[in-house]
Amino acid sequence: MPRADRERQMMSVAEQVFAERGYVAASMDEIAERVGVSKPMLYEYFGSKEGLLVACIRQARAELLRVTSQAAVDSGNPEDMLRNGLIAYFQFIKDHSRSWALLCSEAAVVGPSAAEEIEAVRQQQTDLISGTMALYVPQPPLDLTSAAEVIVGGCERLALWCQRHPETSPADAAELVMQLIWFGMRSLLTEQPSPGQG
Amino acid sequence: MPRADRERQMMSVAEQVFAERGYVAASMDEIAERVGVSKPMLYEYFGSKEGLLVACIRQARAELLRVTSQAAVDSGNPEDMLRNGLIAYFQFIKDHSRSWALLCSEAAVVGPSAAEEIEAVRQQQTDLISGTMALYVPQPPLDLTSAAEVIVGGCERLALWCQRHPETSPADAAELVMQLIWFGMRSLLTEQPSPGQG
DNA sequence: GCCCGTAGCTTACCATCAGTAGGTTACTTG
DNA sequence: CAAGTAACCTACTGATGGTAAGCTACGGGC
Repeated sequence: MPRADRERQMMSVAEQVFAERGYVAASMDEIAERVGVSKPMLYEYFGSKEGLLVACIRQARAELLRVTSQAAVDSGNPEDMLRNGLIAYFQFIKDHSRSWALLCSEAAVVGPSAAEEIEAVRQQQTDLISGTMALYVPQPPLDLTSAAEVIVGGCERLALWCQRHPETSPADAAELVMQLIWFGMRSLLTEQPSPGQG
Repeated sequence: MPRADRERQMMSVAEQVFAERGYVAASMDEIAERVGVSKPMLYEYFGSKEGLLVACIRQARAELLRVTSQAAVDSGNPEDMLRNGLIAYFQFIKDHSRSWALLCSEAAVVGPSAAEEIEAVRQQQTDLISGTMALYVPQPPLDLTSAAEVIVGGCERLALWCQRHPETSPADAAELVMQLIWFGMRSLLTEQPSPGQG
């Protein structure tokens, strides 16, 4: 089997085993066995266990960027950009739920390069959000980078929460985030679910 | 040395080693050596490597609950409760920065019980926030539990961001979160940094 | 036909580290 | 002093990440 095909197959199996057992409990021997190949092949192609994880994350990252930025580009105003981007994000995680949670929450433990890779996922989303917002807020009264950081972190948690509450759709999750960070919590207290005076 | 003292000493050293090396790279042999004791003692008192990590997290969790709930109790209205609670939270993480980031981001990888423990930290903060808000919003138009989840996740990320930007004080971080989730991003677009008409 | 380089792959091994069995020291209690 | 127990140790096992060395098959040049 040619290298490229074998690599794809290995990453597919690895993603599955990592999701099933968790990174620490997953063994390279088991991954190799399920692929139907010997362990040194994994090391030949990915260097290390961490390298294999990094490859899995990187693939997911490219896909995530693709769907979210496409959703933003297809929208006309900043509010819709944020909303549609959020929907695409929650949809992506729903589609990859079996592996995303593990990949996301476990990468930090592994080592520098995997931690960097998962940070890159967040950085990618942070840049996308703050970059888009910057187009519409020339002189922001607060740092859009750190604001985007809060949004990304909040969405990450909410996505995990949604997995425990499957009745919540990606659109529901996106609306909740919009309500919170777009309109603000103050509107709840002033009994104005949909305030009209800013 | 009596057991209770030795346990405290072990947890202190473990927190340090986990923070330095990361959970996976930290070895029980090294922790034992730094404590000046043999490895079986660690297992006698904590059962497993994961058990040792869980003990560290649990201790930090109790302390976090103490400082944040105290800050909320000392405040008069929901806005100040949220703000002062946030300040206490960011201050706590700043004080424990060397270990908090690692403890927090690595627990999930370890296994069920450590993951549960770190989830309990978030649950604790989520309950504190949603419980407090519920007192002031009898019939919320959105689920306060999931809203609190977003806030907790956002703060977690922002806390890590603040570690890379030490010029940001706990009060600054708290204000940023307040601006975002209390007043909403829409106010940025309408050029009203400090809106007064709700 | 034959040599040779290389890609894909294997067996058999090493080192490290979580976890354990069993024993020793020393202090307390009767 | 005997007995029990808490604190502690040495020395081991098993699993697993990672590696060394070599095997097989294929393709191109002579």
